[in-house]
Amino acid sequence: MVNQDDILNSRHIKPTAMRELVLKVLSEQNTAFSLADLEKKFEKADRATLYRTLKTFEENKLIHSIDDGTGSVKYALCKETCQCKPEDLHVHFLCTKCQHTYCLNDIAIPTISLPVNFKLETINMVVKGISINCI
Amino acid sequence: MVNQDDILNSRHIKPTAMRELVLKVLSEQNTAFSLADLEKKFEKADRATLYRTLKTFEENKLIHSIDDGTGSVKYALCKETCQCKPEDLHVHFLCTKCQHTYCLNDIAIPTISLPVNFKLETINMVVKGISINCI
DNA sequence: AACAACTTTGCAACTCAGTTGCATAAACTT
DNA sequence: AAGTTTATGCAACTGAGTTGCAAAGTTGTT
Ligand SMILES: [Mn+2]
Ligand SMILES: [Mn+2]
Ligand SMILES: [Zn+2]
Ligand SMILES: [Zn+2]
Repeated sequence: MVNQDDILNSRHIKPTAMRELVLKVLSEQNTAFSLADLEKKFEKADRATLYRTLKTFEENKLIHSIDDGTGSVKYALCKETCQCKPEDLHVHFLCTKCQHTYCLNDIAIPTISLPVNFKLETINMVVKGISINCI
Repeated sequence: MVNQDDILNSRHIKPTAMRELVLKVLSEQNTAFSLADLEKKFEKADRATLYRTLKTFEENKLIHSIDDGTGSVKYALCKETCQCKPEDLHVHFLCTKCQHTYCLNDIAIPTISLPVNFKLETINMVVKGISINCI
């Protein structure tokens, strides 16, 4: 079992106390986490620091961001091998009851054929509905 | 050729001057339009009025909103027969160069098979890339 | 150890999209 | 015309995200 510092180092992120704590919290979640969620979890920590921690993590592909349309961006840990390339993209699921967002890591985004005048770069696919926990 | 008032009436929206103007502008676009775009188009009109006009249009399914991840919601006219039901959903394309968003009305959102613990309601699918006009 | 150079953190202030309360104006109803 | 409902205009506010800047912490060098 890998420790937090090794994970941070492997992504070339200097392991500070703050970053270790944030990574720990993120790795305990099974749904994506927003900046506001983090703030609640760390009453004492500063919003800007948490914000920059998330940015650093994202830049170094330790986490990926998810725009689920709720108005607050959420973040989830990337798989160890993830490079946030098109082939790493997956579908996300937003529960409209509890607003939690799940990574459906095993569900690749289906390929679609675009009109010739559009050149595809990336796709964001968010499925909305109800999670069984919320029925 | 149908006139603006008939369109508004058919969606049970009282045709006011403001609404006629907004509908006219929206129907002239071939890409989706944001509130900010509308404001620029109508220097004189009030933001809140334009905002509420869009809300009214959306509630009555004259337009649909598109969350393309740019941070500002965009709107586009619905097809005459549209009821904004799942079968009316289509893929949207965001040009990452010019930030314009296109309705790909003919491209239905592919069905995906979810894990059993998730019940699908709706899907948002935004393809990002470059439109040929912007190369 | 002392120093400089660089990085991270904390605080405050700000932007920008979206939204609301409330008073006035306009449009219907009787 | 008088009363009722609906739409508009203005101002003020919210909440997410972002930035400038100074203080604190790290790292490397003498
Ligand atoms: Mn994910
Ligand atoms: Mn559309
Ligand atoms: Zn739920
Ligand atoms: Zn373009």
